Amino acid sequence: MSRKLAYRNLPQLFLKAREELLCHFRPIITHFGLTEQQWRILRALAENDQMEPREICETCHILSPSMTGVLSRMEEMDLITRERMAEDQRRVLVRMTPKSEKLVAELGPLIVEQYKIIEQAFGAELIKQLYDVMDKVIAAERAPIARVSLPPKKDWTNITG
Amino acid sequence: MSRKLAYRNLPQLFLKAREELLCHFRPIITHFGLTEQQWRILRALAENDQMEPREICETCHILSPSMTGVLSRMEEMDLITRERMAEDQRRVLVRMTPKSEKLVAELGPLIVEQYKIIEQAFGAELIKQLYDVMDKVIAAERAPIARVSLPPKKDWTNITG
DNA sequence: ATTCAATCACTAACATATTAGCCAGTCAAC
DNA sequence: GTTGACTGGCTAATATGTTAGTGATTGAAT
Repeated sequence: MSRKLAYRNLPQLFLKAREELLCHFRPIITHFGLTEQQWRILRALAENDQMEPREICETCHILSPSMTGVLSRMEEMDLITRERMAEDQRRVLVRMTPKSEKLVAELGPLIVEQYKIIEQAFGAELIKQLYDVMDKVIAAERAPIARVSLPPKKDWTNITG
Repeated sequence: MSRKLAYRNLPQLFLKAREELLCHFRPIITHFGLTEQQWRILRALAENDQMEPREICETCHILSPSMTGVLSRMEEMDLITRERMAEDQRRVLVRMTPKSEKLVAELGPLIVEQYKIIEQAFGAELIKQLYDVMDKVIAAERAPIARVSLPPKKDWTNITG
Protein backbone atom coordinates (compact mmCIF):
# COMPACT_ATOMS: atom_id res chain seq x y z
CA MET A 1 0.00 0.00 0.00
CA SER A 2 2.63 2.46 -1.14
CA ARG A 3 1.21 6.00 -1.06
CA LYS A 4 4.18 7.79 -2.53
CA LEU A 5 3.97 11.55 -2.96
CA ALA A 6 4.61 12.92 -6.43
CA TYR A 7 7.74 14.76 -5.27
CA ARG A 8 10.76 13.33 -3.50
CA ASN A 9 11.42 14.84 -0.09
CA LEU A 10 13.69 17.70 -1.10
CA PRO A 11 14.54 19.13 2.33
CA GLN A 12 15.47 15.62 3.41
CA LEU A 13 17.79 15.31 0.42
CA PHE A 14 19.45 18.51 1.53
CA LEU A 15 19.88 17.06 4.98
CA LYS A 16 21.50 13.92 3.64
CA ALA A 17 23.76 15.73 1.19
CA ARG A 18 24.83 18.18 3.87
CA GLU A 19 25.69 15.34 6.21
CA GLU A 20 27.63 13.65 3.41
CA LEU A 21 29.83 16.74 3.31
CA LEU A 22 29.94 17.64 6.96
CA CYS A 23 31.09 14.20 8.05
CA HIS A 24 34.44 15.01 6.51
CA PHE A 25 34.82 18.18 8.55
CA ARG A 26 33.25 17.18 11.84
CA PRO A 27 36.26 15.15 13.05
CA ILE A 28 38.53 18.14 12.50
CA ILE A 29 36.25 20.48 14.40
CA THR A 30 35.63 18.19 17.35
CA HIS A 31 39.34 17.43 17.51
CA PHE A 32 39.78 20.99 18.71
CA GLY A 33 36.97 20.69 21.21
CA LEU A 34 34.54 22.80 19.19
CA THR A 35 30.98 22.19 18.05
CA GLU A 36 29.84 22.92 14.52
CA GLN A 37 28.04 26.04 15.64
CA GLN A 38 31.02 27.33 17.58
CA TRP A 39 33.24 26.86 14.52
CA ARG A 40 30.74 28.66 12.29
CA ILE A 41 30.81 31.59 14.68
CA LEU A 42 34.60 31.68 14.96
CA ARG A 43 34.91 31.52 11.20
CA ALA A 44 32.53 34.46 10.87
CA LEU A 45 34.37 36.44 13.55
CA ALA A 46 37.70 35.74 11.88
CA GLU A 47 36.39 37.54 8.81
CA ASN A 48 34.75 40.43 10.58
CA ASP A 49 36.77 41.07 13.72
CA GLN A 50 33.72 42.24 15.63
CA MET A 51 30.07 41.44 15.23
CA GLU A 52 26.82 41.94 17.07
CA PRO A 53 24.83 38.86 18.13
CA ARG A 54 22.02 39.49 15.67
CA GLU A 55 24.57 39.74 12.85
CA ILE A 56 26.09 36.43 13.93
CA CYS A 57 22.60 34.92 14.06
CA GLU A 58 21.94 35.88 10.47
CA THR A 59 25.37 34.98 9.14
CA CYS A 60 25.63 31.63 10.87
CA HIS A 61 21.96 30.64 10.68
CA ILE A 62 21.54 30.20 14.38
CA LEU A 63 18.39 31.48 16.05
CA SER A 64 18.65 34.08 18.75
CA PRO A 65 17.60 31.86 21.68
CA SER A 66 20.27 29.31 20.74
CA MET A 67 22.82 32.05 20.28
CA THR A 68 22.49 33.17 23.89
CA GLY A 69 23.62 29.79 25.18
CA VAL A 70 26.30 29.26 22.56
CA LEU A 71 27.89 32.63 23.23
CA SER A 72 27.71 32.11 26.99
CA ARG A 73 29.57 28.83 26.68
CA MET A 74 32.12 30.31 24.30
CA GLU A 75 32.71 33.17 26.71
CA GLU A 76 33.14 30.66 29.49
CA MET A 77 35.71 28.82 27.34
CA ASP A 78 37.56 32.10 26.74
CA LEU A 79 36.89 31.94 22.99
CA ILE A 80 35.05 35.25 22.77
CA THR A 81 34.38 38.41 24.72
CA ARG A 82 31.06 40.20 25.00
CA GLU A 83 30.89 43.91 25.61
CA ARG A 84 27.87 46.15 25.83
CA MET A 85 27.90 49.15 23.51
CA ALA A 86 27.95 52.51 25.21
CA GLU A 87 25.82 54.32 22.62
CA ASP A 88 23.05 51.75 22.72
CA GLN A 89 22.76 49.71 25.86
CA ARG A 90 20.67 47.10 24.09
CA ARG A 91 23.44 46.11 21.72
CA VAL A 92 26.49 43.95 22.30
CA LEU A 93 29.85 43.54 20.56
CA VAL A 94 31.37 40.09 20.24
CA ARG A 95 35.09 39.66 19.59
CA MET A 96 37.62 36.86 19.39
CA THR A 97 40.23 36.33 22.09
CA PRO A 98 43.95 35.63 21.56
CA LYS A 99 43.13 32.02 22.37
CA SER A 100 40.54 31.65 19.62
CA GLU A 101 42.83 33.54 17.21
CA LYS A 102 45.42 30.83 17.77
CA LEU A 103 42.80 28.14 17.46
CA VAL A 104 41.55 29.44 14.12
CA ALA A 105 45.12 29.83 12.88
CA GLU A 106 45.59 26.10 13.45
CA LEU A 107 42.16 24.90 12.46
CA GLY A 108 41.52 27.02 9.39
CA PRO A 109 44.26 25.58 7.18
CA LEU A 110 43.14 22.04 8.01
CA ILE A 111 39.62 22.86 6.87
CA VAL A 112 40.96 24.27 3.63
CA GLU A 113 43.04 21.14 3.09
CA GLN A 114 39.97 18.96 3.61
CA TYR A 115 38.07 21.06 1.08
CA LYS A 116 40.80 20.39 -1.46
CA ILE A 117 40.63 16.66 -0.79
CA ILE A 118 36.87 16.71 -1.20
CA GLU A 119 37.12 18.77 -4.36
CA GLN A 120 39.45 16.16 -5.82
CA ALA A 121 37.13 13.31 -4.87
CA PHE A 122 33.92 15.01 -6.01
CA GLY A 123 35.45 16.68 -9.01
CA ALA A 124 35.82 20.42 -9.35
CA GLU A 125 32.87 20.47 -11.71
CA LEU A 126 30.45 19.08 -9.15
CA ILE A 127 31.64 21.54 -6.51
CA LYS A 128 31.10 24.34 -8.97
CA GLN A 129 27.58 23.09 -9.72
CA LEU A 130 26.94 22.87 -6.00
CA TYR A 131 27.81 26.48 -5.27
CA ASP A 132 25.87 27.49 -8.34
CA VAL A 133 22.63 25.70 -7.47
CA MET A 134 22.82 26.71 -3.82
CA ASP A 135 23.18 30.35 -4.74
CA LYS A 136 20.25 30.09 -7.08
CA VAL A 137 18.05 28.61 -4.38
CA ILE A 138 19.14 31.16 -1.86
CA ALA A 139 18.70 34.10 -4.17
CA ALA A 140 15.76 35.94 -2.69
CA GLU A 141 15.16 38.22 -5.62
CA ARG A 142 12.47 35.76 -6.58
CA ALA A 143 8.80 36.60 -6.71
CA PRO A 144 7.22 35.95 -3.32
CA ILE A 145 6.15 32.34 -3.13
CA ALA A 146 2.49 31.64 -2.46
CA ARG A 147 1.32 29.27 0.22
CA VAL A 148 -1.32 26.63 -0.27
CA SER A 149 -4.51 27.49 1.54
CA LEU A 150 -4.86 25.42 4.67
CA PRO A 151 -8.03 23.76 5.87
CA PRO A 152 -9.54 24.92 9.16
CA LYS A 153 -7.43 23.85 12.09
CA LYS A 154 -8.78 20.62 13.46
CA ASP A 155 -7.89 19.35 16.89
CA TRP A 156 -6.29 16.09 15.86
CA THR A 157 -5.90 15.15 19.52
CA ASN A 158 -9.30 13.53 19.73
CA ILE A 159 -9.54 11.93 16.33
CA THR A 160 -9.57 8.20 16.70
CA GLY A 161 -9.49 7.25 13.08
CA MET B 1 41.83 41.97 9.41
CA SER B 2 39.77 39.70 7.23
CA ARG B 3 41.15 36.14 7.35
CA LYS B 4 38.85 34.59 4.82
CA LEU B 5 39.25 30.90 4.07
CA ALA B 6 39.80 29.93 0.45
CA TYR B 7 36.49 28.05 0.31
CA ARG B 8 33.04 29.33 1.16
CA ASN B 9 31.34 27.46 3.97
CA LEU B 10 29.57 24.78 1.97
CA PRO B 11 27.67 22.98 4.77
CA GLN B 12 26.37 26.37 5.85
CA LEU B 13 25.16 27.07 2.34
CA PHE B 14 23.27 23.79 2.48
CA LEU B 15 21.72 24.85 5.75
CA LYS B 16 20.58 28.16 4.30
CA ALA B 17 19.26 26.67 1.08
CA ARG B 18 17.43 23.96 2.96
CA GLU B 19 15.79 26.54 5.19
CA GLU B 20 14.84 28.55 2.12
CA LEU B 21 12.86 25.53 0.96
CA LEU B 22 11.59 24.24 4.24
CA CYS B 23 10.08 27.55 5.29
CA HIS B 24 7.41 26.98 2.65
CA PHE B 25 6.44 23.61 4.10
CA ARG B 26 6.84 24.21 7.81
CA PRO B 27 3.57 26.14 8.18
CA ILE B 28 1.66 23.27 6.60
CA ILE B 29 3.23 20.70 8.86
CA THR B 30 2.82 22.64 12.08
CA HIS B 31 -0.76 23.44 11.09
CA PHE B 32 -1.50 19.78 11.71
CA GLY B 33 0.35 19.74 15.02
CA LEU B 34 3.34 17.83 13.67
CA THR B 35 7.06 18.50 13.83
CA GLU B 36 9.31 18.17 10.79
CA GLN B 37 10.71 14.90 12.07
CA GLN B 38 7.28 13.45 12.78
CA TRP B 39 6.18 14.29 9.26
CA ARG B 40 9.30 12.71 7.77
CA ILE B 41 8.52 9.53 9.68
CA LEU B 42 4.84 9.47 8.70
CA ARG B 43 5.77 10.06 5.08
CA ALA B 44 8.18 7.12 5.24
CA LEU B 45 5.62 4.91 6.93
CA ALA B 46 3.00 5.83 4.35
CA GLU B 47 5.26 4.36 1.70
CA ASN B 48 6.30 1.27 3.59
CA ASP B 49 3.38 0.33 5.82
CA GLN B 50 5.67 -1.09 8.47
CA MET B 51 9.24 -0.31 9.39
CA GLU B 52 11.72 -1.06 12.13
CA PRO B 53 13.19 1.85 14.09
CA ARG B 54 16.68 1.46 12.62
CA GLU B 55 15.18 1.55 9.13
CA ILE B 56 13.32 4.73 9.98
CA CYS B 57 16.53 6.17 11.40
CA GLU B 58 18.36 5.60 8.15
CA THR B 59 15.53 6.67 5.88
CA CYS B 60 14.64 9.82 7.78
CA HIS B 61 18.16 10.78 8.91
CA ILE B 62 17.34 10.81 12.57
CA LEU B 63 19.80 9.33 15.03
CA SER B 64 18.71 6.45 17.18
CA PRO B 65 18.69 8.28 20.51
CA SER B 66 16.44 10.97 19.05
CA MET B 67 14.24 8.34 17.47
CA THR B 68 13.39 6.81 20.84
CA GLY B 69 11.86 10.04 22.07
CA VAL B 70 10.16 10.91 18.81
CA LEU B 71 8.49 7.51 18.54
CA SER B 72 7.44 7.61 22.20
CA ARG B 73 5.70 10.93 21.66
CA MET B 74 4.11 9.76 18.43
CA GLU B 75 2.83 6.67 20.19
CA GLU B 76 1.45 8.87 22.94
CA MET B 77 -0.29 10.98 20.27
CA ASP B 78 -1.78 7.82 18.75
CA LEU B 79 0.05 8.39 15.46
CA ILE B 80 1.93 5.09 15.49
CA THR B 81 2.00 1.72 17.21
CA ARG B 82 5.09 -0.12 18.37
CA GLU B 83 5.15 -3.90 18.60
CA ARG B 84 8.00 -6.16 19.57
CA MET B 85 8.77 -8.89 17.04
CA ALA B 86 8.23 -12.42 18.25
CA GLU B 87 11.14 -13.95 16.32
CA ASP B 88 13.65 -11.43 17.60
CA GLN B 89 12.86 -9.77 20.87
CA ARG B 90 15.37 -7.00 20.18
CA ARG B 91 13.51 -5.72 17.16
CA VAL B 92 10.37 -3.60 16.93
CA LEU B 93 7.76 -2.99 14.26
CA VAL B 94 6.35 0.51 13.81
CA ARG B 95 3.05 1.04 12.02
CA MET B 96 0.65 3.89 11.30
CA THR B 97 -2.70 4.17 13.05
CA PRO B 98 -6.06 4.99 11.42
CA LYS B 99 -5.63 8.47 12.84
CA SER B 100 -2.31 9.09 11.13
CA GLU B 101 -3.63 7.52 7.92
CA LYS B 102 -6.32 10.18 7.90
CA LEU B 103 -3.81 12.86 8.75
CA VAL B 104 -1.50 11.92 5.88
CA ALA B 105 -4.46 11.72 3.52
CA GLU B 106 -5.17 15.38 4.30
CA LEU B 107 -1.62 16.63 4.64
CA GLY B 108 0.03 14.84 1.73
CA PRO B 109 -1.88 16.58 -1.08
CA LEU B 110 -1.17 19.97 0.45
CA ILE B 111 2.55 19.23 0.45
CA VAL B 112 2.36 18.22 -3.20
CA GLU B 113 0.51 21.43 -4.02
CA GLN B 114 3.19 23.47 -2.31
CA TYR B 115 5.87 21.64 -4.30
CA LYS B 116 4.09 22.64 -7.47
CA ILE B 117 3.96 26.26 -6.40
CA ILE B 118 7.65 26.20 -5.56
CA GLU B 119 8.47 24.52 -8.85
CA GLN B 120 6.69 27.32 -10.67
CA ALA B 121 8.53 30.00 -8.71
CA PHE B 122 11.96 28.39 -8.94
CA GLY B 123 11.51 27.08 -12.43
CA ALA B 124 11.33 23.40 -13.28
CA GLU B 125 14.89 23.54 -14.55
CA LEU B 126 16.33 24.61 -11.19
CA ILE B 127 14.38 21.91 -9.39
CA LYS B 128 15.75 19.37 -11.81
CA GLN B 129 19.30 20.63 -11.25
CA LEU B 130 18.70 20.44 -7.52
CA TYR B 131 17.70 16.79 -7.50
CA ASP B 132 20.54 16.09 -9.87
CA VAL B 133 23.29 17.72 -7.82
CA MET B 134 21.96 16.32 -4.55
CA ASP B 135 21.98 12.83 -5.94
CA LYS B 136 25.52 13.29 -7.18
CA VAL B 137 26.70 14.42 -3.77
CA ILE B 138 24.92 11.61 -2.03
CA ALA B 139 26.11 8.94 -4.47
CA ALA B 140 28.53 6.81 -2.50
CA GLU B 141 30.13 5.06 -5.46
CA ARG B 142 32.95 7.51 -4.98
CA ALA B 143 36.46 6.57 -3.91
CA PRO B 144 36.78 6.77 -0.14
CA ILE B 145 37.62 10.30 0.88
CA ALA B 146 40.83 10.86 2.78
CA ARG B 147 41.02 12.88 5.94
CA VAL B 148 43.64 15.50 6.65
CA SER B 149 46.08 14.37 9.29
CA LEU B 150 45.34 16.08 12.57
CA PRO B 151 47.94 17.54 14.93
CA PRO B 152 48.28 15.97 18.38
CA LYS B 153 45.32 16.76 20.55
CA LYS B 154 46.07 19.80 22.66
CA ASP B 155 44.07 20.69 25.71
CA TRP B 156 42.85 24.09 24.60
CA THR B 157 41.25 24.61 27.98
CA ASN B 158 44.36 26.10 29.50
CA ILE B 159 45.69 28.07 26.57
CA THR B 160 45.54 31.73 27.36
CA GLY B 161 46.63 33.09 24.04
C1' DA C 1 26.22 -25.88 27.35
C1' DT C 2 29.18 -21.92 27.37
C1' DT C 3 31.55 -18.16 25.72
C1' DC C 4 31.82 -14.15 22.98
C1' DA C 5 31.17 -10.70 19.61
C1' DA C 6 27.56 -8.34 17.40
C1' DT C 7 22.97 -6.22 17.25
C1' DC C 8 19.20 -3.34 18.70
C1' DA C 9 16.72 -0.32 21.35
C1' DC C 10 17.31 2.42 25.00
C1' DT C 11 19.26 5.81 28.70
C1' DA C 12 22.12 9.68 30.20
C1' DA C 13 24.21 14.09 29.67
C1' DC C 14 24.86 17.84 27.27
C1' DA C 15 24.23 21.20 23.18
C1' DT C 16 21.25 23.15 19.96
C1' DA C 17 16.49 24.12 17.56
C1' DT C 18 11.98 25.99 17.90
C1' DT C 19 8.26 28.71 19.57
C1' DA C 20 6.47 32.00 22.63
C1' DG C 21 6.96 35.59 25.51
C1' DC C 22 9.53 39.03 28.65
C1' DC C 23 12.09 43.25 29.74
C1' DA C 24 15.02 47.09 29.42
C1' DG C 25 16.50 50.50 26.22
C1' DT C 26 15.68 53.54 22.19
C1' DC C 27 13.28 56.81 19.43
C1' DA C 28 9.76 59.35 17.31
C1' DA C 29 5.35 61.52 17.99
C1' DC C 30 2.70 63.88 20.68
C1' DG D 1 8.15 64.93 29.62
C1' DT D 2 5.07 61.01 28.38
C1' DT D 3 3.40 57.85 25.69
C1' DG D 4 3.73 54.04 22.57
C1' DA D 5 5.76 51.31 18.90
C1' DC D 6 9.84 49.16 18.19
C1' DT D 7 14.35 46.79 18.88
C1' DG D 8 17.76 43.55 20.85
C1' DG D 9 19.01 40.22 23.92
C1' DC D 10 17.16 37.35 27.03
C1' DT D 11 14.29 33.40 29.59
C1' DA D 12 11.21 29.40 29.57
C1' DA D 13 9.50 25.13 27.85
C1' DT D 14 9.69 21.58 24.86
C1' DA D 15 11.80 18.79 20.98
C1' DT D 16 15.68 17.18 18.68
C1' DG D 17 20.90 16.46 17.79
C1' DT D 18 25.20 14.42 19.41
C1' DT D 19 28.21 11.34 21.85
C1' DA D 20 28.96 7.71 24.97
C1' DG D 21 27.48 3.89 27.20
C1' DT D 22 24.00 0.21 29.06
C1' DG D 23 21.33 -4.17 29.02
C1' DA D 24 18.85 -7.68 26.91
C1' DT D 25 18.98 -10.68 22.99
C1' DT D 26 20.77 -13.22 19.31
C1' DG D 27 23.79 -16.29 16.78
C1' DA D 28 28.14 -18.19 15.76
C1' DA D 29 32.12 -20.40 17.60
C1' DT D 30 33.87 -23.09 20.92
